[in-house]
Amino acid sequence: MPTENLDDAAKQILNAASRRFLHYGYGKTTMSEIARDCNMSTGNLYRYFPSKLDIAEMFVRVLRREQVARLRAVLEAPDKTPAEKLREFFLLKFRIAYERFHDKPKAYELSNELLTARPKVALEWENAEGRVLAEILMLGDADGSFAMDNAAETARILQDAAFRFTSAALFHEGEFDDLNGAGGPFQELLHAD
Amino acid sequence: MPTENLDDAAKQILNAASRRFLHYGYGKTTMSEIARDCNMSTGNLYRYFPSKLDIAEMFVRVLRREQVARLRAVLEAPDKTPAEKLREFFLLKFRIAYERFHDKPKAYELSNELLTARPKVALEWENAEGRVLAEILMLGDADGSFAMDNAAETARILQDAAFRFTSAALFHEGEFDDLNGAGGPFQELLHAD
DNA sequence: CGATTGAACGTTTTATATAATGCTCAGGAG
DNA sequence: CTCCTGAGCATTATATAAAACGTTCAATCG
Repeated sequence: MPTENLDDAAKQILNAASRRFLHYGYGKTTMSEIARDCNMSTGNLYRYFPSKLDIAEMFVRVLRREQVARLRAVLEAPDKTPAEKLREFFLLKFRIAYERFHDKPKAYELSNELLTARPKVALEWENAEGRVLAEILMLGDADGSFAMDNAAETARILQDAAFRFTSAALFHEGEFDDLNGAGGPFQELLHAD
Repeated sequence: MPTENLDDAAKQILNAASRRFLHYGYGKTTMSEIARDCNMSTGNLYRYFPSKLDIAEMFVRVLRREQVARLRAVLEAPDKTPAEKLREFFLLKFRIAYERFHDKPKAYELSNELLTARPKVALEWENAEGRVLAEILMLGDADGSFAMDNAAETARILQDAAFRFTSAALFHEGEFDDLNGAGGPFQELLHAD
């Protein structure tokens, strides 16, 4: 976990900040509010985090870590064929993107703000996700249901091809139910391989 | 052409507006400036266009019409195999997206503003582009170099898969030269079919 | 003396006042 | 009567003032 090396005080700060970030958003959360929640001074926050943005980064890292764990659970599920795992991987990926939008709008706003200030974090997330996907592909390569030259490269291509369905524009017109059900754009990717 | 049914005065307005949109952007262009350029009053503009946004829409329609024409030229080029045409279609599509960003930043800003206010225009453009792509695919289906069930549907899938490479995020980190040359992300799509 | 504070600093955000803009329409021009 | 104008309206954008914010660090506490 990204939090496991953290001081108790740092965890407390992260917790207080997370609650406020989720409820009020990044911009509407102030350092003095976080400090008050933790019964400490604003100055003391800076002994544990270099800046407010670094608190937000840790918050996003935790969220993303949970998301990668959910994706990895698909990879490690027993009694499923690689093809089924691949299908479920993408369906879950889309669902996670949708949840970010729909259920945690403040977290989504925060992610966006952070990822323009810290693009490296987005790349790390994408690579972590890509590693899980590549492992699913290798499972299929091993049992003959898939065939490819380079699992990592193929994973990257699939991520690129799925990009549209995880980006903001989609969720405004058609909602997730359309995507999940028959006839939605997801079916293109899920049924055409 | 979208302009062929237009009054001469409407064309003059569109011309004056276009020049200002390209140079100063949509927001910094005023109706009275456009009117002054055309030696008419602001009120008279409204006899030819219902609103400023409709002038912008016409401006974007003209731009996009030109872009579809460039793509169609690839389709209609003699002495090229369907596979070559497909490759060039996407390369041109990416180049057009890049040009919008890099060479005409004001036009890009205008497109974005318009397409949030008038999403239908974006869909029309995408469909027009998709029709050209489907025709290329049908060429390949006819001569046996491609095989697919439904050209229109396949075109749509390819458009979706290429979405990432026409979206804004890409152009900030790596520039077009990387994409065009060896090793860039475009190669994934262009070499893997 | 190390850990913590909170006032102070420069910057950013917000609130407010002022100017400019998109659009309309009563009236003038031809 | 038709075509066009430009002052006027409601709205939006800009400029300015005031408040709040993130961050620092000399002073304080234990």
